Amino acid sequence: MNMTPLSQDFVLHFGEMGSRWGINRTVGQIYALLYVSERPLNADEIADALQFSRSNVSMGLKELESWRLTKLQHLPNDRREYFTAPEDIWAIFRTLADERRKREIDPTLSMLRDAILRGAANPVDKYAQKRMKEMHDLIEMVTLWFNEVHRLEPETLKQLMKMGSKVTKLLEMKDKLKIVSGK
Amino acid sequence: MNMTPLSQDFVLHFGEMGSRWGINRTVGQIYALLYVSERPLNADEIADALQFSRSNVSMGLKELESWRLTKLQHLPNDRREYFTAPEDIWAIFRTLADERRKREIDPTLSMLRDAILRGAANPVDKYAQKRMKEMHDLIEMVTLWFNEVHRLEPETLKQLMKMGSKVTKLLEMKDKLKIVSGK
DNA sequence: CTATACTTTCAGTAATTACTAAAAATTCAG
DNA sequence: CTGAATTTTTAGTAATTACTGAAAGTATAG
Repeated sequence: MNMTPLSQDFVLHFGEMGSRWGINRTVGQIYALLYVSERPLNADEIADALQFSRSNVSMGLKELESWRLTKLQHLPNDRREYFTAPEDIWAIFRTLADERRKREIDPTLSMLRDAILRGAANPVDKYAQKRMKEMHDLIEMVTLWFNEVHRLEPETLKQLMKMGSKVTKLLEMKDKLKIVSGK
Repeated sequence: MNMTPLSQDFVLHFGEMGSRWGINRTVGQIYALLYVSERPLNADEIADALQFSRSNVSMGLKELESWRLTKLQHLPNDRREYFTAPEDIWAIFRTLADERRKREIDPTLSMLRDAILRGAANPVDKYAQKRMKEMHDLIEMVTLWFNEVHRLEPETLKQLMKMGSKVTKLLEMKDKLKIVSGK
């Protein structure tokens, strides 16, 4: 199967960017290919389109699966496994954010928690703990907040984002209201 | 210089996590060391504490500088350069988010924009463009929104996050208000 | 069951990235 | 200016990660 130049460019770009995102070129390209493909593709088609070895594709798909970024399905009268990227772009975004949180944030959060609870005899450790606490609190706050936003329906989220700076204004307003009513 | 076990663990953790964050072990460890150190450190001290070669430290610091995550200063009667991590954790968070946006998001956004504007003769390209548009719009929306939040003062942001789910409720309220007033 | 179509694992190799020591460049005190 | 102190670059090596082909494993049609 040969890709159109348009898809080609998209796929290659994702391959390049992959390295900046902590995934490898293969995985990036496979995902990109699935993303722009209307119909599901099987592993051989992917290997053919991207010119990777069949085993490399297998590993790439496994990696994508671990990120929950692919959907597996079967076509009638065909034993092969077919793959697609989930339709809903918001769902994809959530999945990605969720998975990254699990892998890149949670372990650090738990390490920080432990470190903060340890005894600190000397001033050096006291300062280090102070810094770790700052980091912990920031990460926790951002994470908690993200989780909440995350739980919203795509539509609500979309609306929220479209509001843009109005959110800020609304919050300022809210503060004032609070002050007034609290008087 | 020998680190305390507490700092040691923190530094090693950052080294490990570095790979998940797309930076290497060295860079992660250097940053962690600077982050928990109250006084500025020079390159030799870093090399000594982390047991890296002097040149490796030099490269690591250069990398961190490109992320704008270090501050350089000089001490009186000392020609050597001394490094620290910025104090304000919120500022650090912003810098990081900003830099990541520049490196990981903006290039993709611009590629997508170009791809969408190209001619699409066949249905395959039509579909691909539809998908790219979806991705583009989502990324742009999230980015724009993030930029706005980003511009807020740390204190405001902190408050906002602390509000947590109240934000959602507030927004729901706002929607209702709008509907009522729009009637 | 068995043969075949298909997928995954694995061990070796290629490619990339990280790291070091030495050389070059820069900075600044005298 | 000169030269010692310091930093950066570079070229080679080590370590890691990506990739392949072959072998093993799995599932299903007949």
